[in-house]
Amino acid sequence: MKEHIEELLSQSLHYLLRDGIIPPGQPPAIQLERTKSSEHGEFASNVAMVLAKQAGMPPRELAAAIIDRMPKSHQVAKMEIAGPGFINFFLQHITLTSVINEVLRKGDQFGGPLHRSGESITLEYVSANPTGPLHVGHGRGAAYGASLGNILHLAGYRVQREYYVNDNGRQMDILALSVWLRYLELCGEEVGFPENGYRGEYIYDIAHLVRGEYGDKWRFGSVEVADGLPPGPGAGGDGEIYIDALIARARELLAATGFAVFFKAALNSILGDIKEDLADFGVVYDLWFSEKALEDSGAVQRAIDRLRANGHLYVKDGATWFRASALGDEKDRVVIRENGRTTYFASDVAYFLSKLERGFQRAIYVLGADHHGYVARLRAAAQGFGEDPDRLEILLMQFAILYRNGEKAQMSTRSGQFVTLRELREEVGNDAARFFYIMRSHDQHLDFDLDLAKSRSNENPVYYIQYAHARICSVLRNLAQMDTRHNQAIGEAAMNLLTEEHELQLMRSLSRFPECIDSAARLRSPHLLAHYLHALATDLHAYYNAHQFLVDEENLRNARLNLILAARIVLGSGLKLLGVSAPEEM
RNA sequence: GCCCCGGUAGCUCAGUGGAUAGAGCAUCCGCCUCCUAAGCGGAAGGCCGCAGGUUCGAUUCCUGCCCGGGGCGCCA
Repeated sequence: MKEHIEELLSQSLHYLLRDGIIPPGQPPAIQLERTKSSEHGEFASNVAMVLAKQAGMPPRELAAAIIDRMPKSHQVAKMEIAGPGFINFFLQHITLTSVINEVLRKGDQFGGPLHRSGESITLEYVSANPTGPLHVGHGRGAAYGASLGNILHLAGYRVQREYYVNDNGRQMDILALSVWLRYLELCGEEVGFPENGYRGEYIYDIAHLVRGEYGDKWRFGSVEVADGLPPGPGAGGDGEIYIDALIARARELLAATGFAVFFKAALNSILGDIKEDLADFGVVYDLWFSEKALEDSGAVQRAIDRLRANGHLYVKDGATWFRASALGDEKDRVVIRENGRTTYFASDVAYFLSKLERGFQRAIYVLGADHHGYVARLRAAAQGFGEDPDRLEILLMQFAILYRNGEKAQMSTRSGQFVTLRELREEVGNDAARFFYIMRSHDQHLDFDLDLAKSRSNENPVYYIQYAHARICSVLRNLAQMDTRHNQAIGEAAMNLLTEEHELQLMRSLSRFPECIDSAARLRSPHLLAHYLHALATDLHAYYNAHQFLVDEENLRNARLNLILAARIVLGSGLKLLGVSAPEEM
């Protein structure tokens, strides 16, 4: 509908140009927007005001000239010049009602592509290190990424959802070490546990599993383990050096095979837990991308070679550096350490390259706000590869703060005492969690009110929307109790009977859905959909209260049923996009 | 020191160049013999942080300042 009017405007401007009323040059992009109030019609354009200066005539006069040259359309009822020079478009009633048939015909495909872009996108979200269970911070990225993926898909993009599994590197070594130390503890050895190890309870669980399978096979005496180690932080030493020495000791005593046992037990257990957690949360992926596999495939080396070939690398102090500072980053970055190992950054860069090589036009990253340092260095890497850095898009999620009884329910990862995503889901339910997480713009701090999310009352926006859906289902159940059935064809033929203001309002809202999807996709803003659904539910509730749907008159009844059925479809598919259930009764 | 995000109703937030700045909660007043009152209708509530600039027009864009929140200082 919107495109149709844009086309009319564009035609008219073309004629104005031909008639010499506006000077040649490039015409401005046509701005057509929804009106805020129906007294201004459905759509309004500001072109007359924008072009008034160039045309050398007052905006209202130019508006008249534009309307004068507008091709006739059977969809537009009338046009008006209003205010300082707006052109308001009023639609024919039949144009308004046509959205109902369209929704009924398309079902959950309604809302689909406004513009056929077909851009292929790889969307990465969560990608938490498999060193522990997901916490509530990851939950926001999960809900956001999953919803955005759904919306992009409906909006006509080709989307692949990816999780980058950091199954390589020092943090994983520390994890494996932590499991082994807990295992020794279970065997009865008294070994100290480093402060910077992973201290969560789940480490014991994994240690139990290993012991169940191998018994005391990997047991070593505490003296043997601690012999000759540098001083720990308790003895005035450096914690990092100490834990690295412990890892080296573990590798030495366990040998590659033994170390791998603990490493794999930890990885499988934790990654399995993460996958299950996300799946239960309705968060899905097309690809779990292993960093280890990336390195084993030689992709990291290839990425480094490419940067070298493009002249962006140099060697200093035995390490190989990427000259990121020349490409907009604040400083240069190490890609190969002095010890010959490649850095996390090198892997990240290789992973980005892999996304491009796999044919994606754009790579979207959903990261926590604490990763904002990544933006400049990854963009630098993109340029280092000779690629357009705009193909890389990093969306930073601001933090979510939980509130309980009006006070911060704070979490601290350090102590191992944190609120996990699973705990949150169990407390407030998946529906409320998904909705509350995406209710706010991603670049906005989120105050997550646990009490509100849990409340089964009108204060809870999730129930408000779900209730609208359930009410429609309830009407249909009542209809089933009656002698009559819904007849869609009769309803379609009687669309002219839907003249109540509440009905017009509901139709207007339904026809906005594709525009909402389009904006939410382009602006990467699922929260727009949440707000839209709330507004749609408001229209439905108001209509419900003002009018009876199951009236005796057959034509009107079926027309109204068509309308609320269309509303049910949009409410249902909108909720589904957000990962929220659409119950039939509440 | 540098970087990111924000400042809009009492509270939590929408609103990325337009007309009278919106919603939820909280407050006040009404509405169930009627398809679910988890609902609806109404009232009240605002120097859109401050100061400049761009524009026919600025809450929106630019600059500076003030006030919050977070991050970084060769570790990802």
